[in-house]
Amino acid sequence: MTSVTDALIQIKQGAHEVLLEEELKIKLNSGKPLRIKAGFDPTAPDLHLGHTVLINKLRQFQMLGHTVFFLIGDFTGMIGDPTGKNVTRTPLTREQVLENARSYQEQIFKILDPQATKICFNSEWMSQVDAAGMIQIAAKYTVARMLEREDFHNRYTTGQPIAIHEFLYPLMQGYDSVALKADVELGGTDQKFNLLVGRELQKHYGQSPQVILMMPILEGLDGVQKMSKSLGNYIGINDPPKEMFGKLMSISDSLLWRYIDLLSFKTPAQIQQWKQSVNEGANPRDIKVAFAQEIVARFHHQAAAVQAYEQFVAQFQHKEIPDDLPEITVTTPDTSMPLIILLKEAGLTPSTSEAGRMIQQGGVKIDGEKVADRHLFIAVGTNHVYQVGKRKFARIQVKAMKTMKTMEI
RNA sequence: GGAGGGGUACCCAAGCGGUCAACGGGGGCAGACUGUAAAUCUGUUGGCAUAGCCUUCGGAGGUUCGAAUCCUCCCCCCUCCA
Repeated sequence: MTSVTDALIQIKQGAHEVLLEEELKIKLNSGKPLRIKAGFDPTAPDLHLGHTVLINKLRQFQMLGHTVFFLIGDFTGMIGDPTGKNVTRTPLTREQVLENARSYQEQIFKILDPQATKICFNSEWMSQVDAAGMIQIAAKYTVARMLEREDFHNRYTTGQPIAIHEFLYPLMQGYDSVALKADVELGGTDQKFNLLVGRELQKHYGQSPQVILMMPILEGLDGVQKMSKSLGNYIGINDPPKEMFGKLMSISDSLLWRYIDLLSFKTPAQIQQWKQSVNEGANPRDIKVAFAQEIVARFHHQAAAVQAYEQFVAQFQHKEIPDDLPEITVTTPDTSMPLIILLKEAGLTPSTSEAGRMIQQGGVKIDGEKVADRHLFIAVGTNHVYQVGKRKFARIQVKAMKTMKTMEI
């Protein structure tokens, strides 16, 4: 049995802020398993490393004997956490919600213990609240306090629109804590306001307010904006090993340390030693390799991590053509076809215009030979390896299309 | 309800009758250099079987040989007043 002091140290490890630590200590001292809440968007989940910062922390609570309430915000999803995109989302159907929940489970149980995880949906209680109930909840908070929220404040002061219903989001999220009788709620640092509303509402409903624990927000591959699927700067936990490894290898040195601090399971001492070695002249790339392998092994397996590394060395350091390239067949009614069409048909470029640009810029190779002629034609019956940019490859075969004419003959 | 300001490509932002597929910056992509790092330099950044053509400037009409630019109606946002 871990002592309360040890548990506290573990919980605080990597956390950005705990409010209030004293209350957490009291809750831990009670000896009862705590109800740990974390909310997630109901849209089709494609969990990425950014989410795992939080999920890893949930896992830690489980290992300390507490119960995780994995809340899917299918009701609040109609609003969407306010960001200025003033739209009311159409509610997902029951089937969609269940389907997404299944997908969540499949992904989170790579980290969480199913036995200590309760998956719930806030439509369960929110759909019971009628207009009168909503008025009652809304009466417990003021506009002035709402405008303290950074996002609202910024928009209000810079003349951007704020729709009334956006105010309801923090209230509903707070009410979720009431419904779940949450002892602790986890969220990113950007969730601070919403998390605090939960405390206020719980007090109004005669509950002991939840402790809030904020985890840092992981930046995406660009190193600036937070990791998100819509920004395309993410590493998905379902990414294939090779892709996961490659993305990790492409991050900048400064971002590498951030990723290591937030994602590695190495001990603080080991991480410190890595930093030390780089200061003494080690190539950060080698640390990156070790770290990338740790992550790939976590979501796949050790052998995949090793293989991903080997393929990486072959493809990018020895500039070899990868051996797992997709085989594609394209057809043409003529005896040959323009390269730009071929590249588009094969999906190596999104459009013929883009294909033309790539050729012009020396980004297209056939069997390793750079193409200079934008108007190059490829003959029927040929089979070559085409490359666009550094990482798009395909073996493409050109075949004749059976036309009506040839059929007649 | 009244008065004024505004809506341009991924974002910011010029343009205010033809030379505008639309200046400039950011971001993205590609090339060089590298460690698929950073920094730097160069090119590029609507589509099309591509020396040409087609569709873009909130939406719909109209004026004109010609409209992102002028007119009409509509939609949306902001500010002030009520």
